[in-house]
Amino acid sequence: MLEDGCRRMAINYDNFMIKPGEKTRCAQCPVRKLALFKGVALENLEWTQGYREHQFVIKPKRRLMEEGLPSRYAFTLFSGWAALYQTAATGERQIHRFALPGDFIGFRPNPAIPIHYSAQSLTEVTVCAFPVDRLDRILRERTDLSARMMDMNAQSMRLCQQYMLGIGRKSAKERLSFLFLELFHRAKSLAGLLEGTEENSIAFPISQEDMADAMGLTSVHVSRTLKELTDAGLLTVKNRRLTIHNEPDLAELAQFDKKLALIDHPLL
Amino acid sequence: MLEDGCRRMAINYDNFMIKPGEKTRCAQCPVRKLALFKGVALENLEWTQGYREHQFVIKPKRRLMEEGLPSRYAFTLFSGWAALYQTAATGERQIHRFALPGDFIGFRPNPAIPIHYSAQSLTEVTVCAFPVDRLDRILRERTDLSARMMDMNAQSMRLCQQYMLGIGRKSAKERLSFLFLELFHRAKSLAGLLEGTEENSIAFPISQEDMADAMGLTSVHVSRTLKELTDAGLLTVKNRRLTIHNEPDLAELAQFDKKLALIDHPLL
DNA sequence: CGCTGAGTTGATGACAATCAACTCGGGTGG
DNA sequence: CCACCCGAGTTGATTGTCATCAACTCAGCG
Repeated sequence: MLEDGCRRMAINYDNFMIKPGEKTRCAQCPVRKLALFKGVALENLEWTQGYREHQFVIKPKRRLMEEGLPSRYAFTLFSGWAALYQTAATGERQIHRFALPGDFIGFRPNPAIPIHYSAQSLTEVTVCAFPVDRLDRILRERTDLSARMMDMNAQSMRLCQQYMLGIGRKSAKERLSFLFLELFHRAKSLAGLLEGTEENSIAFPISQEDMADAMGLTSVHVSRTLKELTDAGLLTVKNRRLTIHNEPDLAELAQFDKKLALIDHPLL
Repeated sequence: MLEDGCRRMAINYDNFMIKPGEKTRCAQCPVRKLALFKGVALENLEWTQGYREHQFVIKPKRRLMEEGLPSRYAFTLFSGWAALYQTAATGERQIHRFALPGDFIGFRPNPAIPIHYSAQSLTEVTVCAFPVDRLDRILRERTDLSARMMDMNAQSMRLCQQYMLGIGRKSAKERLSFLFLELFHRAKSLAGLLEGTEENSIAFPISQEDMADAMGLTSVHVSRTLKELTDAGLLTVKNRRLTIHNEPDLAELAQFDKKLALIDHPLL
């Protein structure tokens, strides 16, 4: 299942670029209120900061982690877009999730078990790296963090299941509409954290091939379907920018419920 | 998205049948070591037992919970098989997961948010019901339980993603092979807890329509594909029983890795 | 004995995959 | 500065996998 001709080298994090200049301070971090440390009291943030080991800056289209290989770190995405995916025997990708700032990448309760998916940067990306072999202990000590982690898990579980429903049971048009709305609203909910976000359009660094890999289609078919959606006046994707022209119709087509999509569980 | 002609009545748990005779005792429960309370020390089991509110016995093809509706309980499946699924606008189902004894059904960190999937019994089923509005507090108090819950989440996340890879990127034959091997090994790992488990065959109460709904196919196509797999001498499904005849070839076809499938994270 | 639900089989058709040629725009290097 | 290249996307022609529709079998059951 794992031998596929390509050399499978462990990711060497030493090659990653350390963020130049001073590390950002957790206490002032705009991402924090979305991320794992949401709800961590200010007086505890020095502690958080000590636990964070590095901030890396990663160029577009680089792998952050690779399925089947051990990985020393889990990451909070600080800026940029990434894709999490798995590879079939034929080499085809299935993208599980697009990660946006605040998302946690590579968490697993047992660090000894290799991770089963890969992660790739789509844009230039900055991540905060946490050594995974200490995560479990920290989650045991800090019930607020483990509750927060469970919230985030529940979120991505719901999203994963919604992707499944789409891939298994919906047409190409419905799937793509859903994808666009999902990413549109997630991006908009990040407000100032993603540059280029406007009233009805967002920066959108996703290629048609990525869309295809996320929705179980081919890039050729995405191209055609996208044309249909565009011709219907629902949206445009141009110059790495997604614009929604007719959200109500798009939402109906996609069977997308904004209210459910944007739940971010409050800390309990 | 929710109005679909069928009347959406909240599940009335008062109609459920209380397990006749004495409730099983958690301390002696054979399921416990697989379930949420795995690793809970014996001296704490009285406490566990007090938290469990009911044991219900449910006939085949009844709903345990329904998407979009509030639900007072989360369940540990004590015996039998169940299916967790979501419904598209057209009424088509996508099954996310088949639940086996020990599986936890209906957990969500925030009980106020309605659950987004439905659950249906496939066989007669016995469940232990835990009031969901107390779960969050308990998970905060007991870090061993929240760690265990995260393990179980990670498991079902992995499985969900593997289903996604199959539905999005694999042929009908590959998908079904995967499904059979996955269920076969999960059932076998439950050893004595599922009756009718033998060396290379298990009781298999899943209809072809269920298989179709899990793998993004139609029941007609499942029938044909199943015939191909049978004719190839790989397996047989007959009289609600699955028999694996040629596991190596089946595993290669399915791209199924037994080692990865059976990881149950040890308590950390 | 007929009813019912699950499964089978055949005929047909649709949606998406595949193969291939081509455009377009943005680098890069001569 | 221009030629060239490259990756991304577009478009057309064709194929194929799976869906759909429909008729039928078969076992279980009241």
